[in-house]
Amino acid sequence: MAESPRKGQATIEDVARAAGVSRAAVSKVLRGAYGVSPAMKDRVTAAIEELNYRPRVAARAMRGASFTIGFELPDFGNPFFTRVLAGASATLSDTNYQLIIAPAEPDARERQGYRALEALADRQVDGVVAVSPLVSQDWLERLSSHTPVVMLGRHDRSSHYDSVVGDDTAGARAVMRHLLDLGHERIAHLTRPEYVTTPGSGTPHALRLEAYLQCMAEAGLGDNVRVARCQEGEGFAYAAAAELIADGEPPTAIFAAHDELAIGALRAAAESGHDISVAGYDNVLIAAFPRISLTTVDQSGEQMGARAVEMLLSRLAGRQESIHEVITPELVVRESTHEAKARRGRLRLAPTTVPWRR
Amino acid sequence: MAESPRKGQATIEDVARAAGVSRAAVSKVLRGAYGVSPAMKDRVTAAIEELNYRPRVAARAMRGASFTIGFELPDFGNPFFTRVLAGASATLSDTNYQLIIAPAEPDARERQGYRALEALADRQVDGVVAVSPLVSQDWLERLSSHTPVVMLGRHDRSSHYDSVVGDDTAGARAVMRHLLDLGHERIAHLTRPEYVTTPGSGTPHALRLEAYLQCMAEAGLGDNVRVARCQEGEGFAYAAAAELIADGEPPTAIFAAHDELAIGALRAAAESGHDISVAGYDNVLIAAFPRISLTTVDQSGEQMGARAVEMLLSRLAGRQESIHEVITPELVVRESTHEAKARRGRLRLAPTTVPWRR
DNA sequence: GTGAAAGCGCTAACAC
DNA sequence: GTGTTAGCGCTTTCAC
Repeated sequence: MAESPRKGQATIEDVARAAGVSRAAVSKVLRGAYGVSPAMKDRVTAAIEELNYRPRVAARAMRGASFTIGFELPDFGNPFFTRVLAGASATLSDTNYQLIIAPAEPDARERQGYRALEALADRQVDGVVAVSPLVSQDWLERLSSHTPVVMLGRHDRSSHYDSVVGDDTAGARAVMRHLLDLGHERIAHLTRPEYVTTPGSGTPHALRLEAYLQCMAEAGLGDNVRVARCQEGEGFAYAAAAELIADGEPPTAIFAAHDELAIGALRAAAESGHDISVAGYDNVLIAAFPRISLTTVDQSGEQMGARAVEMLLSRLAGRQESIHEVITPELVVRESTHEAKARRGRLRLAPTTVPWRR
Repeated sequence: MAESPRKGQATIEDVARAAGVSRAAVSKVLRGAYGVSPAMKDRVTAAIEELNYRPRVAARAMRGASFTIGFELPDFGNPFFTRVLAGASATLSDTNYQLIIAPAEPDARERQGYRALEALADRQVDGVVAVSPLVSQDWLERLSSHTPVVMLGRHDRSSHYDSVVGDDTAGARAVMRHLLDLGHERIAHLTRPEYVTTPGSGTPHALRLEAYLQCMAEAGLGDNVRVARCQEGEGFAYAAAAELIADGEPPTAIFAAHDELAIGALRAAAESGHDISVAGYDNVLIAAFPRISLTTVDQSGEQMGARAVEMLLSRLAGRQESIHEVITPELVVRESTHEAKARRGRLRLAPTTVPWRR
């Protein structure tokens, strides 16, 4: 069926013949290994040039390293990952490792991430960075027993793999504190489906939800708790938020679990005509756009990506003990919550006492 | 240094031993090849399961196929590529090919794409889809002599590689016609640096620029031609547009070479206080957001991604003749140009006769 | 229906 | 300083 790939391409053998040396000699030149005379090196380099020779990574990988770092990502639509990728890519550009990205199947639900991670491992990457909150710890530890793994956004600690994660609880609490300080009492939370927020699972979205619930309770607003859920995507967030707003007394604020959802909520809020503050999470690029101006939490994806790659490299260099690094997020206040505040100040809304749910 | 990867992982040999058969037998079961008794198949499958065996792609690739499709992409920040990726990914999900993405180094300028494409080829992907308008045709033909290649967004035809490309001339002309119909005379074009728009190079941005120039000339507005340039990124576009607006008599419309630039221009226009229509290209998701509502050209990235993958698969299945497919784009009119139209209609602006440049 | 054996391109230990 | 050689894990004739 499929023919042998790279047919007709020069091999190390061809180069050796052309240069009149042994394969081992060529290999040494290639790897800059010790024990080659300058004269031979020149001859070999010339032959490589002339034959347009490039070493096959597959053959290389069979013996040692593939000089490839795998990156597993869910959902390319989420621009936060663009930031992460930029950080990773920049850090890697000084090395001779190549970055390879495997997208997780979007509709895999609970199984999300397994296939892509396996695909990377099967391709013998030297290390893997992954964003897979849903993959089981057991499975990950098995994976990391043969391939170094750095997890992004996991709060669990493992002695087998490293992790870098934002402090989601702190970030979410900062948002809630901000909204509560503004005087909001009917604050809703828009998040993803249950399987992403399983209590105790420690996923970022589970923690953000818990922080929301806790802050509401602490503020004596436990009765006003209202959680809406939707699939990934601005469109779904819009629909869910619209329903939330139309169904019963509308919230005065919506805390969305991430910016993409927040933007959908913003759209629904604007269309509804109600004065609704909206906050998100991630500080996606577009959040700063004036006509959106979304209050959100900055996570420095660049830094997270960069740190993840650094950890991988230090693992490859022999580090044994695992690292669990927590990045402190920062609240970014913008108009999506200001505007309402201003109006609210002017109108001096009387505090609602009726429980708000439904 | 780096130890042999996958140490301790089961090999085909281990499976064979556990099942009490030969390696060849296991291989046959793996590939569903002809000539295996059901009994043996069961034993082998059980052994695979038990040992948690997974075939190494690298070893496989040395003999035949790697069942991997490589995707080379510049600039992850551009959400248009998200659409392309979605289409490609969906098409591939029914096959047993795995999608692997290699990002091009962002700051490589003219050299952009070479490194990432080589990295993919070195990793023995069975085929490559690439967005590399700047790579030379010669080089691509050499590449495609051993690895099937489908190019996205190239207008040149080759008998060696396939291509799928939007009709940039038609799309840009549609935008210009729309702006001219609205009565605009001082229309500026915001595009990327010279090396991306070299006249005659046939890159999408070169064609959009040429269409702009031609339409201006045809409308007798040759003297009003004004081209601003900036690096990739909303921030750079903002700065360039702001300068464009501040420097001399401001344009009444800006045609940006793609949506990300258009959004920067939109921001600059809004801040300037002038009434400036803005149009983009690509119909990125956020363009539809009400507070942005950007007039743009839809290219169906999903369709392009899907077609590219289909072409690759048919190549792998043995197709010989090359295909060059042109996708017809569609103008999407939104408020970013409507608003101005309405106002312009009301105000009945007298046509400017003074040449506008500077 | 099954297994033995050759070889894909490369690296690294070892001999010269 | 240079070459010989034994595999890495897999597929694929070709005998049995």
